[in-house]
Amino acid sequence: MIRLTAKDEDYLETIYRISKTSDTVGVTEVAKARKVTVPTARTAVARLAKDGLVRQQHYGKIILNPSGKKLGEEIFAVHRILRQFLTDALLIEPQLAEQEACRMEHGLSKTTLRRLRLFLEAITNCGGGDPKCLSSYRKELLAK
Amino acid sequence: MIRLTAKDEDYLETIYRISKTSDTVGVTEVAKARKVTVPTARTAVARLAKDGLVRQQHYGKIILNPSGKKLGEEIFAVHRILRQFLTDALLIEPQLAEQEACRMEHGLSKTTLRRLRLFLEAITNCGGGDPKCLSSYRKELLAK
DNA sequence: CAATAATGTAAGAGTCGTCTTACTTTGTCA
DNA sequence: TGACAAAGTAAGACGACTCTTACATTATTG
Repeated sequence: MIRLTAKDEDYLETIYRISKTSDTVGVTEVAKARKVTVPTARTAVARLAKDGLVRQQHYGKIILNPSGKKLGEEIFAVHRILRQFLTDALLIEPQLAEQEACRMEHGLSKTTLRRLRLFLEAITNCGGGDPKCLSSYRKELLAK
Repeated sequence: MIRLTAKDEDYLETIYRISKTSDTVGVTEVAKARKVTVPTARTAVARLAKDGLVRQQHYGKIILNPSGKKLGEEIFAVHRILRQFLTDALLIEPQLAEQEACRMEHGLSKTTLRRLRLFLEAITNCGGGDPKCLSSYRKELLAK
């Protein structure tokens, strides 16, 4: 089981996100997205490559290996859950929610994430004026 | 304005917490609490001392300066809010909530923390079966 | 197709945060 | 009160992560 640092998770997530909207991922793009210098992004990519998550030919583009893609996807999913909690439950502005999610997303347990997901579902259903609100969350939780 | 790293925030919080139940704080206690070696804790204390947050005489105990106490208190308060959210809203077991709070507590904005606080109040009031639930949170939010 | 722009790489330095090993000081108690 | 235990310190190492400066390769375009 690969154990990444928080920073490397950030880089992998960034690469994953870029790769979804662009068919090539360059070091420069990563650097810009993470607001670091190009050499810094490069060393990060080198670390990820050492772990087999990405590969890159000399002067070539960054390519996600299957394991890297999978992990990037997972990290991004966590990010989305947190962001959704911030926007939908706390009513935080999208832009701030995006930042804050970055800060909270590392190293959370599967348990907490699963419960956060359930909680969000409960909240969302509640939006239509349904008064059962959180009690439904509690029931679901007890059912697992 | 002092800008601590996440780790140093952890150390300061630890020192603050120990100081609340014990009238002297030693490097060894800090090391044990943070699960690091004694020299590691020592270098962390040295960093905090450099920032004027704590002081320590040679071979002496660690003492929180006023600024350190204030900041430690603030950091701990954030920790408590997150822990409460995890236990009271998500119904996470206390022990896990304690850990997870540690991971989420760094670098959150005042806005997010304030809203989380309000949200918790709304949830708590909702516990008695009051159907207004989250709508009260939304109202309060708009009123600020 | 050659000059230039864009992109990527190398080398070297510095801080943070951790460790190990070894040493010093302080406190205790026989 | 002196030996030993407990606590603290020093020195040196290492990886992560960042920077700057300088160099190499690739793409573009005039």
